[in-house]
Amino acid sequence: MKNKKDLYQSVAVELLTTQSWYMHQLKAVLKPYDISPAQYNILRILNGAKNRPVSASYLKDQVIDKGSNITRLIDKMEIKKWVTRSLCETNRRQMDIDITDKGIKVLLEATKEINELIKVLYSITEDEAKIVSKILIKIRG
Amino acid sequence: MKNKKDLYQSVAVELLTTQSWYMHQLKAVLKPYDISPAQYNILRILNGAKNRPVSASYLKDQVIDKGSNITRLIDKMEIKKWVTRSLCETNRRQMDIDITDKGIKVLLEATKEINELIKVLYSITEDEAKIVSKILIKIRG
DNA sequence: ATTTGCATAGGAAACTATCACCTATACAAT
DNA sequence: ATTGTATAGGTGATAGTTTCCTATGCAAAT
Repeated sequence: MKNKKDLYQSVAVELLTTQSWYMHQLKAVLKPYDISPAQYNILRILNGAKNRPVSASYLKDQVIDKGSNITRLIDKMEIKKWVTRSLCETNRRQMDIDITDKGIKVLLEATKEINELIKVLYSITEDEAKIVSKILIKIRG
Repeated sequence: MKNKKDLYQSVAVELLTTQSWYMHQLKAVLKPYDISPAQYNILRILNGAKNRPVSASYLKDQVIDKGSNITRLIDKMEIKKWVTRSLCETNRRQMDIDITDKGIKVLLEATKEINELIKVLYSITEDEAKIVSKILIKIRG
C-alpha cells in the first residue's frame, strides 16, 4: 500500500502524462488547418456565443489555458480573417470580438477532425468517462 | 443524458483544463530554482537511476512529455552543472548522462516544494485518487 | 559495403513569460 | 467639475524556450 504522498503524486504524473499524450495528437490533427489548440478554443467560444460578439476579458475567463495572451492570439486570428475586432459601443473600453464566416468554416472542418480524434479516448467505458470528468473537475476545487 | 461524443469531449476538456491549472502552479513553484518541469523530470529520472548514468534515448522513453528535445534540455542542465555528459565506454554511440551533487541538491530542494504543492490535489479523496490514476492510465490504451 | 540507429548541431519560427508603459474609459467620491 | 482609482485593452521590448527541420558523424549490425 502506497503512502498518501505517492498516491497523489501518481495522480499528478498521470494527469501530466495523459494530457501530453492527448495534446500531441490534438496538435497534429489541427496542424493541417494551421490552428493551434488555443486558437481552436477561441473559435469554439466565439461560435458558442451565437454571433454575439464578446470581449477579450470574457475570452480570458472562458479559455482552457488561462495563461494565454488573448490580445496576441486574436491578432493572429484577425490576420487569418477568422475573427473581427471592433470597438464596443456600450463600453468603449472593451472590444467586440466576433467570428467570421471563414472562421466558422475552419472551425467546422477542425471540429470534424477532433470528433474523430476523440475516439482515441474510447479505451475507457462511458461510466469511466463520467467518473474521470467528475474527479478532474473536483481536483480543481 | 449527453450523447457519447459530448461525454468523451468533456473528458478531453477537463483533462486539458486540469492539467493546465496544475502545470501553472508547478511552474510557479519551480521558478525560484530556475527549473522547468521538463528539467525537473529529467533530474528525477537520473536520480532514480541510482547514479548509474543513462543514455539520451533512455531519457526520451522515460520522460513525461515525449515531445521534448532531450539534447537541448541536457545542454541547459549541463551549463547549470546539474548533469554531466560523457561518452559511453561500452557503446560509443551513446552518451552517459549523470546527475551531479549540485543536481541532487537542487532536486531535493525542488522536491520539497512539490511535496507541498501536491496538497492542492487533496480536494479529492484517496479512493478518487486511485480511481482517477487508473482511468488516466487506461485512457492511453 | 551498406544500412540502420544514436546522438548531436544549428537554423528558423513560434511560443512564453515578463516588464514597463500607455491610452482610454468608467465610475464613484469630492 | 475634478480627482482618484480601477478596468480594459494594447504596445513594444527582451529573454528564454520550444518545436521543427535538415544534416552530419560515428558506431554497430548484417
